[in-house]
Amino acid sequence: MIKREDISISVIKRLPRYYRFLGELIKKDIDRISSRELSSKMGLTASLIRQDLNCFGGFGQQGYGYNVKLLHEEIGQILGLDSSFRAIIIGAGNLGRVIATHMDFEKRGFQLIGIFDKKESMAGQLVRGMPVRHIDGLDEFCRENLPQVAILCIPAEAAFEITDALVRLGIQGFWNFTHSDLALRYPGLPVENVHLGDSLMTFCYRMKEKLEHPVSDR
Amino acid sequence: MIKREDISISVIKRLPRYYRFLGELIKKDIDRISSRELSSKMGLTASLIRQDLNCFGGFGQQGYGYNVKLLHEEIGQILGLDSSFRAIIIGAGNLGRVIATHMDFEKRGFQLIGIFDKKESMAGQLVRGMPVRHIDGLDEFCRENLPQVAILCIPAEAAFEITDALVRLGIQGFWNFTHSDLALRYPGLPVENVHLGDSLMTFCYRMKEKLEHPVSDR
DNA sequence: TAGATTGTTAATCGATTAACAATC
DNA sequence: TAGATTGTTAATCGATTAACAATC
Repeated sequence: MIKREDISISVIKRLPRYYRFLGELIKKDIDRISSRELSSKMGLTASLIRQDLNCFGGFGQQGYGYNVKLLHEEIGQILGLDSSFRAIIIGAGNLGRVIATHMDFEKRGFQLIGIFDKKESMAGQLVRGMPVRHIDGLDEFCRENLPQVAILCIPAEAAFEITDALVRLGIQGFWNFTHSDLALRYPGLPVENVHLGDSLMTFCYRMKEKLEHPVSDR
Repeated sequence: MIKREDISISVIKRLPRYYRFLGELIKKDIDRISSRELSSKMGLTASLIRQDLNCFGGFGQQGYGYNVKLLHEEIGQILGLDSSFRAIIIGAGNLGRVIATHMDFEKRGFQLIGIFDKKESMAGQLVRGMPVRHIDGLDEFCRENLPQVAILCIPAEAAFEITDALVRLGIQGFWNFTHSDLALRYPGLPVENVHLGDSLMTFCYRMKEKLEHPVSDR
């Protein structure tokens, strides 16, 4: 077992997936699983799984395996899914609404407390039972409600202006759907990117490879 | 220079980002850049950049650097952005519509040729000037139009049934917004996942770390 | 106890960084 | 030519895999 702060990002990135698989096992009323079984279900090596899980302390039991429910809970703990970080969405266009409506924030450690847009015409519209606020009210809202993270659903061009303001207002992290590289600008802050365009291009490359070399896939 | 098929996925995943940065340089009328300059803009080492770009053959010139426009074009080529893979969207809910409306498929090697939903009430509605089709018409549509990839914007529970059908109908790859692990089920096919839930959980972890150990960030 | 499976160390593999000769 | 910067090899670092003793 190593210090929690020292856990590598490679391990962390696998945790949500473990969490998902374990959740499914719970639904199926399976209450123990060995690293070998889990490895074949997930397409990882058993060794990697044991290595990963052991970063956080021994949840397994020799000769038995892992207790599914316990492990699921523990990974949730590690990820901090029991938190309730106050989040606001910037941009109430289609993307902002989808995120607002479908994300199950509560199950993932967040709490959505506001949605903002710069279009006057949006103001007041209900999204997930919450009125869209005009961006002019951002300062006041932040002083009163102290949001901790912002979810950026705006065009790339508008990004820096608003993020600078948000940082001044105390925002401590971004979930970034914008095609801009915020992390460089705010070195201290967590910035989690969802670059859909990049994902699509990577997909394009893989399709091309697959169609040109139909054999060499794994 | 190494064989194109042997280029590692780590390199490929960085290409869209290079492409984006180079595109911005072009907009600013900058026509040459050294690996060192680019490295400081992108937060990578110059060494890594030279290593990456050299996988595809020497685009640089000693003592000069890289020709921005040439390099941009070349990376586009490598990614296959000049392709026009025929794509269909499965699921015309909020997510499906956002994707349909905002993705700039043409610039990223794809061509959107159809949108499907199982809700009768959706059928006929226009999304990006394209009528939503009822899922019952999928077979016929595929036989006639030969889509190559499917973009999955449906709930996880519905996924396997429809993807099995799609594979039978000749679909060769998935851009997967579903919370399910398709890659394991179709080992030969490219599956590019966008797991928003996982991303949010990773973000949660990072926020938690940041707030618990405010010093130890980079 | 015997069998199973973990926790953990050591070996391997791959990716990144450093260094520098080649060359524009 | 001299200076700059690449292409490329070697060194380092980190992540994954293999192996096995510990132990339930």
